[in-house]
Parts: sequence; C-alpha cells; structure tokens
Amino acid sequence: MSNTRFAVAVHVLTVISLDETRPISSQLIASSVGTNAALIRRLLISLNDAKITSSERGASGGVRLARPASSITLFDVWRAVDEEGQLFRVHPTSNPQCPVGRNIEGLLGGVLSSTQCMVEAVLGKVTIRDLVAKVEIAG
Amino acid sequence: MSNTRFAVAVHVLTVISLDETRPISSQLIASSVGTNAALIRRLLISLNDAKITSSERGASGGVRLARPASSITLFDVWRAVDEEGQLFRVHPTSNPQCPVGRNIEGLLGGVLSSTQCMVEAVLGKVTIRDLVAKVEIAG
DNA sequence: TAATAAGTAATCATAATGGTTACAAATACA
DNA sequence: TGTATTTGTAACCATTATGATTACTTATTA
Repeated sequence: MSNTRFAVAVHVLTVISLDETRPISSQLIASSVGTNAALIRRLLISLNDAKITSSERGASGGVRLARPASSITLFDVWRAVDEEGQLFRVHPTSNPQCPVGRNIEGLLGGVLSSTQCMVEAVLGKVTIRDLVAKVEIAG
Repeated sequence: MSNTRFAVAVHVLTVISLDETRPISSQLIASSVGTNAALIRRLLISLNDAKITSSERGASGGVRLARPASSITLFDVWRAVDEEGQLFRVHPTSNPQCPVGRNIEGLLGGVLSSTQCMVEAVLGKVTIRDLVAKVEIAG
C-alpha cells in the first residue's frame, strides 16, 4: 500500500454517514477531503460496485450509504477500493535456476498471508458507525 | 507498501545464509534475485547499517551475515529496509474546517496502529533461519 | 601490479498516483 | 418544457516512486 484510496474512502463514508437524511454531493465530499469532485466520483465507482454506497444522478442527487453504517467494516472498504489488497509485493524476477529464487515466493507466501489475515481481522472489527460515533464525540 | 525491497532483502539474506563459509558477492546475489549488482549493493547499505549484514571490500570480498540467521527476524529486515514501515497512508489534504477532515487521522490512527502491531508481531516470529531450513528441504 | 568487489553518483525508463478540465447523460423542479 | 444540478467518464498532465543501468572511485587480495 502506498496510495491513500483506503483512507479517503473511509473519510468519504464517514462524511456521508453524518447526515443520512439526504444524498451528499461529490463536491461537498471533495471539499472535506481536500481534493476535487471528479476524483471522489472515481472512488465512488468502487464503493457503488461493492454495494456500500449508491449514487443518484441529477439535481438534488448525490451519494448515500447503501446499507447501515454499522454493517460496513473497514475491511469491506479496503477490499472495495484497493484492487491489490496486498500488503506486500514480491519481486517477479527471481532466477528459477537458484534454489532460493525458485522458492522465494513460497517461502514468503506463508508469512505474508498470515499478516494479511491478521490485518483483515483487525479491519473487520471496526465499522463506519464506530468512526462516526467518535466524530460526534470529538466534534 | 508497494515496493519489493522487503522481499528482495529477505531473498538476499537467504542466499547469503546458504553458505556462511565465505562472503557472497553482490553479483552472485543479483543473479539469483534477477536484477543487477548495484541495486543489491544499495539495498545492502540498509542491511549493513542495521548490523544485519557486513560487507567486505576488495578481491574475495562480499557480504556476510553479521549475526546468526536464527536471530534475524523478518521484522528486523522490514524495519531495516523500509523507511516508512507504514502499511497504510492517510491523505494529508483533509479540510480542518470539517469535523471529519479535522479528525480523520485520529479516527484511523487507532486501527492502523493496531494492524501495524499485528503485522510486526507476525513478522517478528519468523527468522531467516526458518526460511533457510525450508529451502534446504525444498531444494 | 593486476584482478576483484564494494561504495556511490548520475542517469534513465516506466509506472503509480493524484490533480484537473471538460462534457455528455440523467434528474429534479420551477 | 427549460434550466440548474449532479453523476459518469474520458482525457490529459505533473509529480513522485520504482527499478534498471552505467560508470567510476576506493579498498583489498594475491
């Protein structure tokens, strides 16, 4: 990971959740995130596809949560917006003539999938609702 | 993380560990990793600095482990070669006028440092010796 | 002295990332 | 029906990250 899509997506969802009475425009979200609306709309494509949000076109349109904030975990969000969803990358250039080069992927595979699972478990325990609650307290 | 420095470093250390009787040249390592020697030498700067390896110049020089393979964890390696050492990045553009923008870093901070700890714990449990043993079995 | 190997600077190509503009299509509402 | 609003989306740009490569200096061995 070295992009901020996950953090931005969480930000977006938190903003949306603060007022569930109406759809929120990408422009409003963008001004909270500190970027521009087109970028937010691009990110929303992933969230819409994952059925986490749903967008409405036209005047008084915008985006809403597609399901309760309490049912959306950070893991859901991560999976939705991060195509790779991989914490670590292994170089694809290893020399198969060498016993290490031939096995490096398998050697690291176990550890890396363990870390992957741990992270998914942690992210799976926190929901957007939890974050919204903190914002409401912090103000 | 989206670079392969960690995986390459583990690869390098495993190669070195397979023959501890002599220093291994960056050229030999490079041919196993599938890259060139200068890049390996650059990576070795970090491992040398962390006292994980030590290099010897000149004819019949090369690089050796600076301490037993059984004492080098993957966490040590990660910390040595990955400056950031951060799994997730948060966008730095948030609007402080917005309650979400103002708090997003704190909101995510807790979760992200949890995942960070989990990962460090998992990586801390596997040593280079463990990986070498697997190579010796797998061949 | 010749050969070898690390240290390191400089440069390049490619890809990833994020920012920006622009416009068509859809929708609400006067 | 017409106008304003908003998403969907393409196109493009700038910057940075990443990895590859060359080349040279310094150190060391034999």
